Amino acid sequence: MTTATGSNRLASHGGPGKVRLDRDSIISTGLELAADTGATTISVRELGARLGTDPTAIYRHFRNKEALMQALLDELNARAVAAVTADPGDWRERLRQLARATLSSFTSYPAIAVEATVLTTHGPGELDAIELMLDAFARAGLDGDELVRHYALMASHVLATAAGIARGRSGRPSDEESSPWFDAPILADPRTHPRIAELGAKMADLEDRDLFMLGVEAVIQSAERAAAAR
Amino acid sequence: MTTATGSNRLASHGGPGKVRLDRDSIISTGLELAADTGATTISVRELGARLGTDPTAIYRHFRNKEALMQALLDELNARAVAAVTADPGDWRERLRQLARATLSSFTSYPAIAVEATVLTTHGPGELDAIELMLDAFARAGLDGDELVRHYALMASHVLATAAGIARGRSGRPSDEESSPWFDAPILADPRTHPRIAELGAKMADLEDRDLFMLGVEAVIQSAERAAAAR
DNA sequence: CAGCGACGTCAACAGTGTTGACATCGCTGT
DNA sequence: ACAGCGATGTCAACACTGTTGACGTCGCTG
Repeated sequence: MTTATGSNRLASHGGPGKVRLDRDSIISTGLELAADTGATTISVRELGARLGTDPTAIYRHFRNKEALMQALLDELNARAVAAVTADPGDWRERLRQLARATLSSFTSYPAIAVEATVLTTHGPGELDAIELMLDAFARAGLDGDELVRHYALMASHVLATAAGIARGRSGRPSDEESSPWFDAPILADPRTHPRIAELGAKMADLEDRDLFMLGVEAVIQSAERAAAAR
Repeated sequence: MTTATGSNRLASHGGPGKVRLDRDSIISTGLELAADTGATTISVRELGARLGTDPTAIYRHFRNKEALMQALLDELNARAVAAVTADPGDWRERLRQLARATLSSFTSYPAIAVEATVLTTHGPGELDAIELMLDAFARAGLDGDELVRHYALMASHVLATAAGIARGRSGRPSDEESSPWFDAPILADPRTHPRIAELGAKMADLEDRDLFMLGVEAVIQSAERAAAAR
């Protein structure tokens, strides 16, 4: 929930006055910082400066930086779930929307996305995202182990790949829709690496976003086939 | 501790004297350090201590730490490729072997695996791995864009997922064959999250290694179907 | 109004990667 | 063989990082 930081008295920036913090204002300012800098990491000191307080004040509200990053990541999860608008019956489109929204969030907030390699945020946003995916595969006609496996495959791919894309793009402007999968054209000696020599040009044309969605489609199709085979 | 002034140029084995470094000895000691500590990061100072030299001596052989980690990661790639023994015609088994070897390397050297989110090491090991995968999908009957897409999907999944698994397991002993996908049993209110409440137990049974290989099989099957559809 | 807990502030610690000055080693050309 | 010179190890230092403990102040509660 991004309830605009309304709980701070002393709205006018009148010199080094003490500012009252709470978890929500730290989270929203943290998101802001991650989006503006576009860097792959944010520091506690940077965040403190932007909050207008001593950096260590953050430790009154979060046990350590890891807990803070988990809260930020969970907020991103919650927003991605909220961006899913398709009818619950259209399970394919719901999964696509969730994936797209996650990738969009992650590329907008690279410093938070890189934390996603640790899967569990133990927050409500993650819980909602899991529920959405489980429900989608259940409506696809799966259940039991097959259902859980497909969910895990989808979650793993979306989080890990989106995090990788976000990190790779950390430097560039975020308005780009997609980026090349390889940062540089790849070329090799045709003698030792004939396939690369032949296909290197095509590989340079690959766009990370297309590849990401291709993986999503692969899991969806796998679910369709598993459901049909019963 | 070597004293500042000279006279300690003992050539005897490994004693605390000036040691002559080269890229290969740094790499092999770096691998050793990453495997022994089992931590998610290794520091330049730690590596220097284990080499018996001043930590900054490493910078005479690598531009910065990123270049060093790239070299270490490329060595892991090379070893994974070397572990593939199946007949070139059996493209499915070759891909499985490469995936298994990569996961094994990554879990043995967590500190190096976490660097794999940046795909390109620009080294010979990576080149060999790419060539192997391209060749496998070509033998599956694919070519052109379809071939490149399947290669990219496989590479993306193997690297990103294996890196995630390695990070998640960083603390525990490395002799375990597999670990649970979730670090803690997941439970939720059946009112708001009925699917999770129903399937949470099954999710706890998921093993990361099985999930990893499941993704590999999904890409293989996708390639089979694409090849058959022509 | 007293008390007491929550909270912001400050200084400090133990780390990290990296750089520049310095000295020494070992190979080169003459 | 010797002067030279580049490659390389050493050391001190810088700019960062996350985190902790002591201190004082604010604001709510009894």
